[in-house]
Amino acid sequence: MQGEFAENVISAIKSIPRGKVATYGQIAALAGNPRAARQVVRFLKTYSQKEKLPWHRVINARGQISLPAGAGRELQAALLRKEGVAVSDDERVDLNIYLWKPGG
DNA sequence: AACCTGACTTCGG
DNA sequence: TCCGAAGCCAGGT
Repeated sequence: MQGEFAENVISAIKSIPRGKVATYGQIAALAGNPRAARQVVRFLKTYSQKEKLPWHRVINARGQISLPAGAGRELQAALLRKEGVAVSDDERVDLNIYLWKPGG
């Protein structure tokens, strides 16, 4: 790991409660850098295995799974459904219902 | 150093 | 709501 931002990102992702989802930008903001959404992706790819992160709870700002089909898209949808999150056929989640609101 | 790339986001049309 | 363009940051060539 390297830097405070990295630690905050990992910490924030681990904090996402079961049955809820967070967006890349939201995690970045929580970690202290609202513009670093793309970096969150990097950390996910690097530490999801190593740190046992709930990577499947992170989706994009449109409420849709960003993982390309054939590269884990279906797996992510399955993992979310297993937690009780409603995922539509086109891999979309209703953020008004499932978006994680820290503190709230 | 320039250039490309990516599990992103926001803004206009 | 759905694109396309532009902005964004870090790592790899």
